[in-house]
Amino acid sequence: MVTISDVANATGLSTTTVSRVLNHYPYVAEETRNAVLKAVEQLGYIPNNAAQTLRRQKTNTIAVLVPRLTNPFFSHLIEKIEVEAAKMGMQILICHTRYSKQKEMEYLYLLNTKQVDGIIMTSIENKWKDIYKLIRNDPIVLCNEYVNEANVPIIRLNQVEGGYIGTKHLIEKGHTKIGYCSGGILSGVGFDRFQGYKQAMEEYELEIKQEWLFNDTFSDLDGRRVIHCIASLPDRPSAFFAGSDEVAVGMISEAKKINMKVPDDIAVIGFDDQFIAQIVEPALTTIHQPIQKIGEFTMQAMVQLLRSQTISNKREVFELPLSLIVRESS
Amino acid sequence: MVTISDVANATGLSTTTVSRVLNHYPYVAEETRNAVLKAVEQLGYIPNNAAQTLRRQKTNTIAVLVPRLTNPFFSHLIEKIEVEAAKMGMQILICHTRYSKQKEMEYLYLLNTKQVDGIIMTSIENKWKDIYKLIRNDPIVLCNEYVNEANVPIIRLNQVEGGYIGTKHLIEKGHTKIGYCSGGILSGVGFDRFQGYKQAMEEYELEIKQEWLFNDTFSDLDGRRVIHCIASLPDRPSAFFAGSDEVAVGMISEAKKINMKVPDDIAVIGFDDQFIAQIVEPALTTIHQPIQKIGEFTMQAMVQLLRSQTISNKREVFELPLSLIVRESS
DNA sequence: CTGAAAGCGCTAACAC
DNA sequence: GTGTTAGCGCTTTCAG
Repeated sequence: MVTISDVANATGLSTTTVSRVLNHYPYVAEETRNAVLKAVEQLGYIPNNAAQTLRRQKTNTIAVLVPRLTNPFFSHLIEKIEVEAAKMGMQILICHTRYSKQKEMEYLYLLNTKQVDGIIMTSIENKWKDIYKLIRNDPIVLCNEYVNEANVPIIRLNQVEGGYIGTKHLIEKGHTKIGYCSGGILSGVGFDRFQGYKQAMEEYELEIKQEWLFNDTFSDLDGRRVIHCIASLPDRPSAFFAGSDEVAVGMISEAKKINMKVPDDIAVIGFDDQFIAQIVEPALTTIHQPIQKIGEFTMQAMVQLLRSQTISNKREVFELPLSLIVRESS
Repeated sequence: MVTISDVANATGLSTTTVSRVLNHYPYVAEETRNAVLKAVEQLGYIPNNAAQTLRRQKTNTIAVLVPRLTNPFFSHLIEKIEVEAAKMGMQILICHTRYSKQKEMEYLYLLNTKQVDGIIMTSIENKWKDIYKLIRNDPIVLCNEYVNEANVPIIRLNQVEGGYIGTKHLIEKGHTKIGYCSGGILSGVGFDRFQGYKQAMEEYELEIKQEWLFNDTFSDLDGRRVIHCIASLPDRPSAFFAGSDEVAVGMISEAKKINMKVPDDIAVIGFDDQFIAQIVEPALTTIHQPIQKIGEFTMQAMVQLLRSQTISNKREVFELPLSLIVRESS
């Protein structure tokens, strides 16, 4: 391995000077600089990252905790965050938690082992109290998912509004019996969306029947299950707000199988505006989330946190708007 | 920051002994061990990764170069590789090349800056000659994409067979005019699939018309474009083999818009067996790729490479079979 | 079974 | 403008 002292020896200079050239220090003689650069080139010298990190006490990489890489929402989000990070000369370390409390905790440890300078959490599995113990005043920003107790920058979407505009749209289409399903009930995102749904229903004084509500729906399979439940109900909802496009698409697909017409027998609306929303038939009405913007804001917040060495006991919330995409399923 | 010497001081032992306990050295007195562990716990000591890496000259992380996170094939592949790596106590660093030659080169540098112990490439943008210059005899394994000159372990799918069985299926359905499209022509994967297509066509002595062939098709938009081209042809193909499910789905969606019936007017077959293949209507006949197996084999090959410190100038090819999933679009 | 000492490769005071 | 020196936190001979 070629080290900085090899370069120093080759040029007859000190390692300090070599280091200065490499780090673009202002006051180095043009001649010296060229000599160093030439030697670096010739010897094929490349700085050792571990040594730099140990010395500088910073890694220039930030961890992004993400529950599921195969979920399009997250893969698009990560893609954007990565692009933004690259612009700032930073690397991202993708930490795949697979919705596991333990994995999440393990990854939060990266901050302690000085493997990353900061952490972006796109989902939260553990109690904030426990998370906070690990991260203390370290740079952390919450993106998408959030908790109210967290005193850190939070970039989130107005999920209440999302639930509200989707439901209101169905109501305006003439529906009065509207079902709803979401992923985990513990998720702040899921909770907020439900609040939006409730808000719209109450505003129009519509009844929310317990049997029209479903939980723990994540995949198309869950959507299929929900459709069967609905079909067997004496008093069926005429419209349904699904917690994600995958679930909605599963519902549509299964509805057709059992001869329920969409949107005539049951109108369906999803959440996310994924690729499949345009492909399924009828095309899915859904709530669009400005993923690019979230990614951008998140990295901005992180960079700011990293710059200001002060304690980050500051709660800052950036809330971005959602929009309704009307297609054929409603 | 709590360091190893803090623990040493607290226990009245040397840093050496503390290090031994932490690294599960055999000969440490039970009493000593407990004392260390207790101090570690009390002080909240956590080893500094950069220091360990610098000293040990290994990182325990391997880089996975991937062109596009949002492509389901790759996100599923990465997910599996990550799981396998975790089993071996290794981390993976996801390197998003975005199909950029330059980005790829930058990431290959990670090996030189000792930020990773090995590299898995799932796509190849640069000439192998140039890549080889950077990586020399370092641990590298090719996964999915490959080049013939590479003297490294290669885990790949039998793409020739994939092209062949898909085409043969269409022929057996009675089609004689069969079109074909693929992504980049430079890709070994794309090239092989085309060979399989050609092989089947030749075997049945069917004509391959140049106007039925398309290139650089990646997204559903490309599929839509292709359908319009086909529709305007005096001599139309009656079946089409698309290079990916996305493209196939775009074709189906657009075909319906211009009143071409699938599969009657045009049969379509895709490649990948993604989620959308089951959702689109008619459901898409496609080639299934055993992604889990590829991920597993790839990590196995990498671990073996890492273990055997010898030079890896050995070309080893593992080829996995593909299978045809017949649905309604053919 | 334990400790002293060296050093992994780099950067940053501090001096000149 | 450049060099000397110390040290980031850890592991590993080597000696006892």
